Amino acid sequence: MSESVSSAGDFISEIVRADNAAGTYSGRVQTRFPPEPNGYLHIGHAKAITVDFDIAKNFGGICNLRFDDTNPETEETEYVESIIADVRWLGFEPAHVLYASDYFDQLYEWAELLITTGKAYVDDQDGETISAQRGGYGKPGIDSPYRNRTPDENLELFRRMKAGEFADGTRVLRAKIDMNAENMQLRDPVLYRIRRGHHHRTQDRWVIYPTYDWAHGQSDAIEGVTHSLCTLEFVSHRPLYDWCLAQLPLPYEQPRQIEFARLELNNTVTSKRRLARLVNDGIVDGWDDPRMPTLSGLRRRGYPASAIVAFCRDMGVSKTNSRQALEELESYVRRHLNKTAQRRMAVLRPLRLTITNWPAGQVEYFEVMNNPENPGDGTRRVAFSGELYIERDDFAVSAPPKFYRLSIGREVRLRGAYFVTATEVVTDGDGQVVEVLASYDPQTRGGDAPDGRKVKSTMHWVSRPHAVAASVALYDRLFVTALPGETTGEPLDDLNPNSRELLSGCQLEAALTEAKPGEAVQFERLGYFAADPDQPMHFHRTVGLRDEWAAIQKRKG
RNA sequence: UGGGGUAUGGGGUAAUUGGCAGCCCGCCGGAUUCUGGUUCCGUCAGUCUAGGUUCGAGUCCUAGUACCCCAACCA
Repeated sequence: MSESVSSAGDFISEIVRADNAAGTYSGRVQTRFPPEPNGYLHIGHAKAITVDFDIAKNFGGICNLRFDDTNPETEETEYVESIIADVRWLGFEPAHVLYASDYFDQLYEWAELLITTGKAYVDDQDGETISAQRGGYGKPGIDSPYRNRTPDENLELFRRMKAGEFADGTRVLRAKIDMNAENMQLRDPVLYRIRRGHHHRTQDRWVIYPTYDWAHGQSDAIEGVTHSLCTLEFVSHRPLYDWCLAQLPLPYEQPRQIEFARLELNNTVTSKRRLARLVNDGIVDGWDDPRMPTLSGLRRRGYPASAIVAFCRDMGVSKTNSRQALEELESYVRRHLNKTAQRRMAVLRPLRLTITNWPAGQVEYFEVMNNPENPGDGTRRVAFSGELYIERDDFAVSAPPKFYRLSIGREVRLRGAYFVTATEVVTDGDGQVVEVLASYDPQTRGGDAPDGRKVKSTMHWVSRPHAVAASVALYDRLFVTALPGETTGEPLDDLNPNSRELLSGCQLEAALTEAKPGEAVQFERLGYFAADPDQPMHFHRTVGLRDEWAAIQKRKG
């Protein structure tokens, strides 16, 4: 189910509209989503993907998926595959799947052209020296001693670089722009470096690789991108983006780079470097661990793609650095799941409830709705007996104020079944309640009293002889927030590696065995849970339900 | 330290380009409810600061302030 695309009142749409009106690009609109395949996509990427694809779609254009795979050291085929799968899972179909590495020949040729026209030179200095010569903010840089080599000399050196005659890191190709530029990006940026890593696509064919700045804009130009959308940190690269393209004979009109703010969530790590560390250090089970803010983690946790995309769309596009509350995302997830998730009953922390006036051994079956929000989902049969489990939290010997659930002497409804009244408790040696004894009113079969009397609470339950055992993982509402021992100088929350609570005593309605992996069901009154793809009868909590009672308790402190 | 970007309720985002500051989330209150869910209704609350132009300023001008980005052979 795909929502209507964004209202297109954002500033990017304005620019595109203006371009169309002015006849730029002949009214053509083409965008691209350009990830580096060095990790899995996370929730932050969903925003970029949505913006890239929506802008193209809104203007009748196309959007490609292009891998910016110009750094052999960090990139892997596994990441390429996961990224393609994740983009599709979100519901977007790239017009083409492309690779910057397919343009290596063209990029090289253009680099030679740049050398020929005297706009680039080979520098023999190491990285530290080059960096030091770049100067500082407010301080001019100094020219490299190799800056004025002749084009012929540069060309020969560059060809020898390509031929593998020099060791890694010993020489680079630099653009010859302006060592005094106020914009540091323009102080003769590096265009090519020698790097003997094994590339996931070009194998060992190349020993020199273009940098982002020499690859990105050119790839856009080669593909015919019109509007190159990227995040704010590239603002200072735009003059360089434009400079590079201005030196070259382009097959299409020069693309325009437009920057917008990335999506960030409170208390959520979205740095690939740190996510990779969580995986590599074994702190999580993998990139798709349900605690991860990766798209595959969210999918496994039962987040519907449509909710994520709707969230990104409603978030809007702006240039304001912002951090959205996680609750907002969860709210979208609940909204979508409420309409689609089938209801089941489950008891997370079981407490025995025994009906003392129930005919011994009798079993009754009730037809209950699968989803009151969608009657089309039909009904299911649920077994009821005199031996039940209820939620531990749903019982208090004597009810505190505002507690509407079961307590001694109080009558409540067991959902879809009968009214019951708690009469006494059985305790263990420590005085802990281990069982509640209750009586039921046979007149209330089906859940309504003929005399019209009301109860304040309807509770979920499972029949002990019919229940199926399962385990569930509950999570803090937070994803992983930081790495243990992280010392980046920034203030970070402590990582809570135990940010999930495993419950293995969970009892489920038998029908739950049919739950499909990754598809969330609602455990009534508890939240949405998704079945684990690998472990049978193991569930992950997607999000909880709004819980008034928990809020009341919290308010009391 | 130089350059660039951005400032609208508690969070996010609009405002026909100078014309009633709207929407979503949250909070609070109420109604409905066989989920303390959902749904419905209502309340609270905002234009970074100080001046200026104007009948009228979130929008224009001046001067400040705060936050973010840039000195990788990462992207």
